[in-house]
Amino acid sequence: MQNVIEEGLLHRAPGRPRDNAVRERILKAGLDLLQEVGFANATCDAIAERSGASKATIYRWWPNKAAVLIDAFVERLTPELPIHDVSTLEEYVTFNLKQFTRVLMGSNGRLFAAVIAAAQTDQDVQSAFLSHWIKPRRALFRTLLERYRAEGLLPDNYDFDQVLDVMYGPLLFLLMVRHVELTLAYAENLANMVLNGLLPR
Amino acid sequence: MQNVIEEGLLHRAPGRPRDNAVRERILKAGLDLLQEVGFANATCDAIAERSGASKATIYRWWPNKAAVLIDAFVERLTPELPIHDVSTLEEYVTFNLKQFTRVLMGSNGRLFAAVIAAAQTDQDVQSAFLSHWIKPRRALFRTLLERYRAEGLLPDNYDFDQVLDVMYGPLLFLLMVRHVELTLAYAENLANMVLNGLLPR
Amino acid sequence: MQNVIEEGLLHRAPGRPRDNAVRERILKAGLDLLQEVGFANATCDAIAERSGASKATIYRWWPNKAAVLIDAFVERLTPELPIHDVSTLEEYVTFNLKQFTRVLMGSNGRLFAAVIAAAQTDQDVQSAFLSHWIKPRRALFRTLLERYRAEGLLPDNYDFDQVLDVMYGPLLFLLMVRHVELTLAYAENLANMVLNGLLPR
Amino acid sequence: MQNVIEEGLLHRAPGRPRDNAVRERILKAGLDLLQEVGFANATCDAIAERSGASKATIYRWWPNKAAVLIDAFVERLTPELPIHDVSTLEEYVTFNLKQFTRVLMGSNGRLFAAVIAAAQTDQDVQSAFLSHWIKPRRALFRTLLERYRAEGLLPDNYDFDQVLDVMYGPLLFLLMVRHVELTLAYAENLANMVLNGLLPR
DNA sequence: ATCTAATCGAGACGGTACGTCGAGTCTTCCC
DNA sequence: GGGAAGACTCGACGTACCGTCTCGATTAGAT
Repeated sequence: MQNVIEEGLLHRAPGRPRDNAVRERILKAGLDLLQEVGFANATCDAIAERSGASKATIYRWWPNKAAVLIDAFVERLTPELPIHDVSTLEEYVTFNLKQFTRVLMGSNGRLFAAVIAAAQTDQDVQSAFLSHWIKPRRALFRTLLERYRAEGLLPDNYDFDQVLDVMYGPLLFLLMVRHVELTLAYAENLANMVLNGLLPR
Repeated sequence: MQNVIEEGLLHRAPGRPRDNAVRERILKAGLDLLQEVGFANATCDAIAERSGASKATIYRWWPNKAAVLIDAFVERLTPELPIHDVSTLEEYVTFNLKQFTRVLMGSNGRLFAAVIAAAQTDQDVQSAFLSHWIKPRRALFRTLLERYRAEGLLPDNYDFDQVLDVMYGPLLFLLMVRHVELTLAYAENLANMVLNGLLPR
Repeated sequence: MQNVIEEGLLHRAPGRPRDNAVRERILKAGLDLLQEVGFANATCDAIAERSGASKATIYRWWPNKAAVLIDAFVERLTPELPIHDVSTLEEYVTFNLKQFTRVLMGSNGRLFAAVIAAAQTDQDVQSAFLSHWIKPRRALFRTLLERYRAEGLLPDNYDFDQVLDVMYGPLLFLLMVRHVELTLAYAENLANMVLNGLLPR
Repeated sequence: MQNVIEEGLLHRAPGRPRDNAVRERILKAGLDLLQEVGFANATCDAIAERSGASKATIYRWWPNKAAVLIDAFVERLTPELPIHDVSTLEEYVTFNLKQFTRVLMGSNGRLFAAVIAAAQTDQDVQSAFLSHWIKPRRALFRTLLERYRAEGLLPDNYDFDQVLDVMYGPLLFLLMVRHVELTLAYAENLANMVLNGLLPR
């Protein structure tokens, strides 16, 4: 039954189908180059050469270099930052900040910093990062936050985006400025501070 | 006698002296272009043309495009962010976040972002930014925060650096990611959220 | 029974037979494009699109773009340049030069020029043009010239190929260089000059 | 006096002057490549690499590959085809056809063919070839032909341009179609045929 | 009053990557 | 097996910006 339905619905496009192995080789090459030589030096020519793909193929599927690298970035980081449902806001904030810190402490931290840095000088990166990372992930987080608010765990007058900025902003700021070391202890203290506020209770 | 003394003291280099007006025209052109077309499109050729200077002159005094803009950054921003003493922590946080936001909202915001971005790939920029901006300003802020803590306005167990990260991190995060507009209202809400925490009181 | 006999006699290849309508659509599309946009811009993709054929079909039957266009060229021009038998050399030269000029003056002139031009940069065109146009036509002309020589109408020491070069060379030269207009009057004067030579009789 | 005048007239342009050695290296590389690999494979990348110039420099001074090669063509062939004055029409025709044939037989033959071919698809090449090569050279030849006609060595009713077409057309036709080898013997026979005509005297 | 040494504007230059385009090949499904 | 659709590799195209260089003109102090 399932087969019949799929047969009818998923009408295969005519012509040679896209070779997914090529897509993956391109993304892998992009990711490797991003870590090895940085965003600016991860050229499309190099990606093409290393992946064994042609530049034409790259540009058929991505509008520019930035899009390729962001795509690779997203594909790499998405599984490393799964969205878990936890029962209370304390748990939620603490868990996510520690999880995110753990990612930023590894080699992916440099990746994150490189992407955000590139976004400052490249409009393509900026919009790709927004539409492929920030926007979709925020949409997912929003439903959780709405539940917390409905349960009275989060003040009514707080803007969701801003809540997330307060959570993740300090971590990314530290990642990029590096005035002190990024540690799990920092993340825990941060969670506490963010939850309770600067004013004494 | 006079000559000899001046010779010894000032040790004037032979040849035509540097024309300071050119330096200022270059910095101004760089800032203007940054504001108008963004970092990537603020090309050295454009800076040269607009300032009436030659590219050779630019590269004689700065190693690259980023250096020009960082130079402009320090010169422009330092006077715009004076440190004011206010009596309560609420006032302090609100005042400083709004003041900083006002700076970031203008063309200097791009400048700030560009410097932090450059720091991700350039160790010199990184340490220069730390030692000429972050560290000295944090040292000044620290004395204020210590007073607030002594007066019981700030919990004892909060790390000073982290307090500042929680304040400025969200703003800089928003500056660089730009998922929503940076406004004074955002800054006020942020101050409120940071002071009271995410948990309901 | 019928089936068996046909099978044996015609030795029909297995599978779907070649669709001759496709061949003609391809040649027509190639010819049209050749005249409209010239040899260089008559791309295979455009031929495929206009003819409704796929590129694979084109490359199954012709080794390359040049072959397609030459094939089209020959098919178009052969009926337009029939070989007529005339009794005297004067008539022969005058008739053929005028007939050829008439062809070159129309849109087929650009076609001819395009093919010869393409032959300069494309070995495939060169040999195709020689084997499909020059060689077979010269073979036919040769028998006529031999008869004229036998009748004493053409000096014995003249090389046949060279006679044809002297006849057609000037026309093609003018076609390609275009320093003056190609006209029937030009052809008539040319015939006279070629027949009588430059020296006064 | 002379100095004063030159001082006033030849006012040097500001900025770094064009490096003529680069221009010559580019033209030489273009010619060499043309000879070695043909027009189609004489790519701009190859010219840049071989000449040691950058592609940007090539495209700063020439609009495209064809222009580079035509420029080289004129500079190369002009000194190789000097115009000599000879006393009789026979001598004149024989000498010039042999001289021209000698040029076409060498590597410059491909050059000539390539330029005429390029002119078929490129209006700029067409007019440049006419104005920089055909027109000025024909003007020079015309005075010679006028003298021959005045001396009764050339029939009165022959058009000068057509006389030259009859002389050079066959050679260029052979050059481009290459149905037989181009030799000095061919040139001599051609001269004889052109002078005496196809009809027996 | 020259001489020397540096600055400056103009712009040519080598280099590197960009993003595009066409040729010719290969892969899938349909008939 | 023939054919349409279209993905793919290869390689050249022409453009843009970077940072360097080479000029002549300029501007001072030194002789």
